[in-house]
Amino acid sequence: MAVFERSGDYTEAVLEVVARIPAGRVMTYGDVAWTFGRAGARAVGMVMRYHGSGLPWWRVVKAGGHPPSGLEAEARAHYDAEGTPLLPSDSPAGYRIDLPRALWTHPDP
DNA sequence: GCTCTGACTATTC
DNA sequence: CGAATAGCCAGAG
Repeated sequence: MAVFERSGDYTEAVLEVVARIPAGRVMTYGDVAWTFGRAGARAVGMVMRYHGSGLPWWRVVKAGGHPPSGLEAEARAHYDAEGTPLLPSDSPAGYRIDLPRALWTHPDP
């Protein structure tokens, strides 16, 4: 995927990895960052905030299976539409991602 | 080129 | 389980 030419290779890598996540699957920020050789979980989120426009940002969740801050409702709509496995939770959002089933890794098995 | 901020993570209380 | 603390990286001012 070389259509994501941006500020640097870091952003390009993030966009590419996120774009490769299949529908109904999710990746944690840490895993996305680790996939292209960096540990900047926060940096990944920052790229999403600036370049999230046009990207499946809802497929990228926090380590505990929780959706991004302030976007719990938005993300949930996408999960429901794509059939992403969710679980009931006591979390503020009222739900959490079923990581054991929804978690995805970049390399296609 | 330095400083502040942030869609994060892990540890500890 | 929830709140607080520290550590991490990259982008914007």
